[in-house]
Amino acid sequence: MHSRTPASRPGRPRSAAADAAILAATREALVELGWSKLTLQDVATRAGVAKTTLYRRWAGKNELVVDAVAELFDELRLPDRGSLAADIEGVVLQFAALLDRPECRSGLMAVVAESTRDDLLRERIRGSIVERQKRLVLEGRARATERGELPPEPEDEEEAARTVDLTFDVVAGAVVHRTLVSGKPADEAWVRSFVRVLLLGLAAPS
Amino acid sequence: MHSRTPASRPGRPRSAAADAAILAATREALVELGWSKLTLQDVATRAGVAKTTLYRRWAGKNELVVDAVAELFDELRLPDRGSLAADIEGVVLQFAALLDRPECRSGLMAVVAESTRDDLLRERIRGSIVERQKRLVLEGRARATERGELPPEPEDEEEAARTVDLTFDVVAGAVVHRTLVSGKPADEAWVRSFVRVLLLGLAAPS
Amino acid sequence: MHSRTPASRPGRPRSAAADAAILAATREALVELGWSKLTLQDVATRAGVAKTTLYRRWAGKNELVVDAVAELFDELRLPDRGSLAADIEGVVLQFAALLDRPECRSGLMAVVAESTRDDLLRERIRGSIVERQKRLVLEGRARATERGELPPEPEDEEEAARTVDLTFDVVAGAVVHRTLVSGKPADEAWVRSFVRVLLLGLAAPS
Amino acid sequence: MHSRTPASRPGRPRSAAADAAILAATREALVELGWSKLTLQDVATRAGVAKTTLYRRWAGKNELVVDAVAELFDELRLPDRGSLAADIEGVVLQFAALLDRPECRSGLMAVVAESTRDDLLRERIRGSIVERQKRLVLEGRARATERGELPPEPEDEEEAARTVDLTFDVVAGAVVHRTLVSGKPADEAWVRSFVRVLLLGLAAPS
DNA sequence: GAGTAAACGAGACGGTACGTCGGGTCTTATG
DNA sequence: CATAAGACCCGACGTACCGTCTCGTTTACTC
Repeated sequence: MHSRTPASRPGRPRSAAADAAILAATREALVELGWSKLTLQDVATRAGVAKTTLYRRWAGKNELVVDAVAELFDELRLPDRGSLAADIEGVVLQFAALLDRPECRSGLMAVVAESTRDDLLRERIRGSIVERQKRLVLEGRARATERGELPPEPEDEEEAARTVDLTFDVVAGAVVHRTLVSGKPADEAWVRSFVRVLLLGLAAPS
Repeated sequence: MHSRTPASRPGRPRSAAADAAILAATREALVELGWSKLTLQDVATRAGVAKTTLYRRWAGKNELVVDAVAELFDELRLPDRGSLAADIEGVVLQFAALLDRPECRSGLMAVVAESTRDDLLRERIRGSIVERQKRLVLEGRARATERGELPPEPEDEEEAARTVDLTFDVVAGAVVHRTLVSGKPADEAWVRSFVRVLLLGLAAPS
Repeated sequence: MHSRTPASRPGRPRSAAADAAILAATREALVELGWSKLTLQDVATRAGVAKTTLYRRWAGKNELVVDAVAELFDELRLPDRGSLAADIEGVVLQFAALLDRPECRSGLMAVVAESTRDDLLRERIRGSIVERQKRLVLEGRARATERGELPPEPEDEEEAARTVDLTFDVVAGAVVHRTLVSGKPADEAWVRSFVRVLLLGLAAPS
Repeated sequence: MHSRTPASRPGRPRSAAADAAILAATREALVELGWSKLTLQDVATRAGVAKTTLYRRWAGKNELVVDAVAELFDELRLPDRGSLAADIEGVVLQFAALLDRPECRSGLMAVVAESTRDDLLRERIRGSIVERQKRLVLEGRARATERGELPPEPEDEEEAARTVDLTFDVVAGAVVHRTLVSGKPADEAWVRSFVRVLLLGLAAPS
C-alpha cells in the first residue's frame, strides 16, 4: 500500500483550511452565479486563495463542483417513522429540499451533462454521489424487511443489487425530473402520490 | 388576430432552408464535440451559413440546442403491443435508445442544467420537449383504460392531470437516471423490471 | 462619345435629389461621428435612402467621403486685398477655417491615409481636391506678377508648373500640419508669420 | 518621487521581449497590409504573442501604431554639411525617405486622422513624434546661428518657440504634402527648390 | 538555525470562444 | 430599371475565461 499519509513529505504542507474554504466558496458562487457563469478565478478570490492553489488540488471546474456538491448529499438521513412508506416520504422530502437549493440545482445537472462525454468524470460522480447514497436504499430496505413490509431479500446477490439500483434510479430520477425538468415542487402531496405508486404500482385502486 | 403570415413583409425573406440546415448541423456537432466544446461558429460553418444568420434566429447556444434536440423526441411512438406493460416497455425502449444517441445525451442535460437559472429557457424546454411528449402517457392511459387494465380516469380534471404528470416524471426520470447518471444501459431486462415495479409496486411478490 | 444624357434610358431614372442628400448626410455624419465610426447604413438612413442606392453611386466609404469633402473646398476664394501678402493671408485663413470644421478634419486625413495604399483613390483625391484648388495659386501668382510683386513667370511651362506645385505643397502642408498635427490654431498671428517666411524666407531680418 | 522601478511588483513580470516583437510585427504588417487591413490578431500572430498580451499593453490599434511609427523617427539625424541650406536638405531627404517607407506612409496619416476626434491620441502623437523631432530644428538653428547664417535667437523665449514651431510646421508639412497628398517624390531637385524658398522666400530672384 | 523543498499569492501568458458590428452583396416586392 | 427593406456572408472587434507559466515569498521539516 502506498503511503497515504506520507510521513510528512518535504516542503511546506498543503493548507487544510484552503480545501474547505474553496469548496464553500464554490457553493457560494454556484448559488449566486450558477454553473455556467462561475469562474475559477472568482472562486479563488472568494476563498482568499490564488488560482494556482485551486488547480493544484482539482483538475478543473467539473471536478471541483462534483466535490462541492457531493458534500451536500451526505446530509441526507433515513428517518424512522414507523412504516416504509413514511420512511421513504421522509427521505424523498429531504432529497427534494436538497434539489431546491440553488448550489445543488445548478451544479448537479451540469456535471452530469459534462459526464456524458467524460468517463472519468462519470466515475467520479458515481463514486462521490450516487453510490454513496445507495446506503439510504439499503437501510430502508433492511428496515422494511425486518418489519415484514417487503419480502425477504433474494439470496442471489446480483439480483439484490439490481433491485437496489432500480429503486434508486426510480426514486432519484422521479424527484430530479419533477424538480428540475418539470419545474414543479416535490411537495408533500406529490411525494405521497409518488410513494403510493412506488409501493403499490400504477394499477392500484385509488 | 394579428397577421400570422404577414402578407410578405418588406425585404428579403429569411431562408427556410437555413433553419433546417442549422438544426441538423447542431446535432452533428453535438455528436462529435458534445455540448461544452460545441461552438456557434462551428455550427454555422457546418450549416454553410454565417454566424450572424444563426444569431438572428436564436438567442444563444441554449435555445439552439433545445430546438435541435426537441425534434428528436417527436420520433417517439407508442406501439400497440396488446397490453399496457408491453406498450410501456416499447416506448421506454425507444426513449432509452434516444438517450443513447450522443446528440441527445450531451444536449439534453446541458440545457436542463442551464434552465435551473433561466426561467425562459425552462419554459422553452417544457413547451418544446416535456409537454409535447405527455401525449404518449395520455395515449397509453386511454388505451389501457379501454382495455380495463387501469381504473377509469378520475372525473376531476386536475386530479387526472396530476396523475399524468406523476407518471411522466417517474418514467422519464427513471430512464434518464439509469442512462445518464448511473451510466448503465436501459436494456430489455432492466425495462421489464422497471415496468413491473411501475405497475405493481415494489412490494409486489416477485 | 457615349450618351451623357441618355435620352431617357428605360426604367426608373435615378433620383437627382438623392445624391445631394447623401453627400450632405455624409458630412453630417462626419461631424457627429468622425470617419472611423461613420457607417454607410447610418449615412443612408440620414439621407432617407436605402444602402443599395448608395452603393449604386459610390464604390465605398472612401469614394463617398472624398466627394463629400471635395465640395467644401470649392468655397475657397482668393480675395483681392491689394498685396500678395494680404491675398495669401486671406486665403490661408479661409483654408484654416475649413480645416477647423470637423467634417473636413476627420474626412480629409482619413482618405489621404487610405490613398497611400490605393492608387485610384489617390488620383480621385488629386483630381477632386488638390488640382482643383491650384487655381488659387495660379490666380494669386498672376495677380502678383501683374502688380510686380513677383518676377515674371518662367517661359518653361514645366518650370512654372513646378513652382505652382511647390507653392501649393508648402502652403497647404504648413496649414494642415499646424492645424491637424501640431493641433494649434492657424490664427491671424500665425498666418502673418507664416506668410512672412513664405515670401521673404527664414533668413529675413525680423 | 514615486517609485519608478517598483522594487519588483508581485506576480510574473511582463516580457520585455514581447514589446519589441510586437512593435516590429506591427511595422511588418503595416508594410504588407496597410493600416486599414491590419488586424491586431495578425500582429499578435506575427509577434508570436497572444492577442490578450497586446491588449494588456496598448489600448488599441491607434496607440500601437503610434508607438510603432514613432520609433522610426528617432533614426533622423541632422548632418553637418557646412551650410544651413545643405543641412536642411540633408535632413529633409531623410524625412522624405522615411515617408516613402510603407509602414510610415500608411500608419502616420491614419493615426493623425484618428487624432482629430481623440484628444488623448493627439497628445500621444505630439509627445511621441512631433515634439521629439523638434530637436532637429533646434540643433540646425543653433548651428546656423553660430555660423552667422541666421540672426541671433530672439531673447523672448515664447517668440523663439513660435519660430521653431513655425519652421517645423512648414518643413514637415511641405514634405508630407508633397509625398502623401500630391503623391510625387520629394527628390533632390524638389528639396533644393524647397529649401531655397524656405530660406529666401518666394519672391527671391531665381 | 541553515538549508531545502514545496506551497502559496500574484499576475502575465498563449489560447479559444464569445456576442456584436460594419462592409458589401443578394433577393424580395413595389414604383 | 431604380428603389426600400432587410437577409445574407464575411471577417474584425474587444472581452472573458481557461489552464499554464514564472516570479518572489512563506512555511514547514531535516540535517
